[in-house]
Amino acid sequence: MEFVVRDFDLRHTLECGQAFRWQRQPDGAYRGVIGRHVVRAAQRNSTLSLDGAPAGTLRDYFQFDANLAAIIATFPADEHMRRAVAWCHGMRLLRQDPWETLASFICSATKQIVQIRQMVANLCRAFGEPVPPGGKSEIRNSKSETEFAFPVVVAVARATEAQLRACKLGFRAKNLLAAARMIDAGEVRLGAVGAMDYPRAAEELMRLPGVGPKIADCALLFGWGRQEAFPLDVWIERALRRLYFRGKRRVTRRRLVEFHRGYFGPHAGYAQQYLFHYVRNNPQELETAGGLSARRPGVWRNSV
DNA sequence: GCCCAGGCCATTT
DNA sequence: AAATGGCATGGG
Repeated sequence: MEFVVRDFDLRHTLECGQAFRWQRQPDGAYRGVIGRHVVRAAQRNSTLSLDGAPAGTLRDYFQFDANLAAIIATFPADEHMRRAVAWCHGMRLLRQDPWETLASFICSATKQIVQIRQMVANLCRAFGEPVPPGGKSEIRNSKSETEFAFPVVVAVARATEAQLRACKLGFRAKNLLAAARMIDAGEVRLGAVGAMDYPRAAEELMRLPGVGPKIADCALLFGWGRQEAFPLDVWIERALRRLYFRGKRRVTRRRLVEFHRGYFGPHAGYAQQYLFHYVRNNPQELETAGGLSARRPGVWRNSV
């Protein structure tokens, strides 16, 4: 089916590192899995063609109802954010399955995005349910491979560490297995996280092995839609230091957390993803860009 | 061979 | 509170 979209860029949205299950086809369309649906997605100007899943599922996943302009209007209007917003024009945060998001990011520690995608694909093939082919093009294309849903919690909980290591998870295998077992046993209830305030939600997720502040924030941002979560990874840490604290010494991690909480506003996580995608694809910005002084209090200091 | 990758954790200052 | 090293695996 077709959707008329404004301020929407499918490529940025699917390739910015928030989701790991989309593959770009030679014709520029994308093939991926949402829940138990194989989905084909393609954009031509303001027309988005999506096939394979019910409209409601797609609407929720792609967050069509989110007002992107209103969100971007809350970003600090400094030079770096303006460039990031311009370069990532139309990029949107998705609303993904919480468990899939959490598990995927448990696998993400010190791995490049291409490798995370590979690990997730391995997990789906080994422990996920096969899903029927999706839209019309899937039925026509008999050569397309079988797709698999992301494995349910209990499927991972019943695996062995050796099986997970066979999916190339490395030292992350032990963490994912223990996390799945805690969730399966009801020791940590993912269903209860959405009702918690942000600090408590993060604290709850961090009870799981392999989940620290960064991975908890990724899961909360991409899986629970909590836009106050601000994943502070190596790229963002570099970006904050070089763009907002240029030339300053002894900028502690604590200081960076304090800064971003006061500076980026109520949709800080959204802003973070724009900055992340921008600097990762324009690394020269981190070398030559002039820094901004972070001495002035951020616009949002009063709101946090 | 080197270094680094959307980190976390235990240990040491 | 901040630094350090270990943890698997693959890419440049």
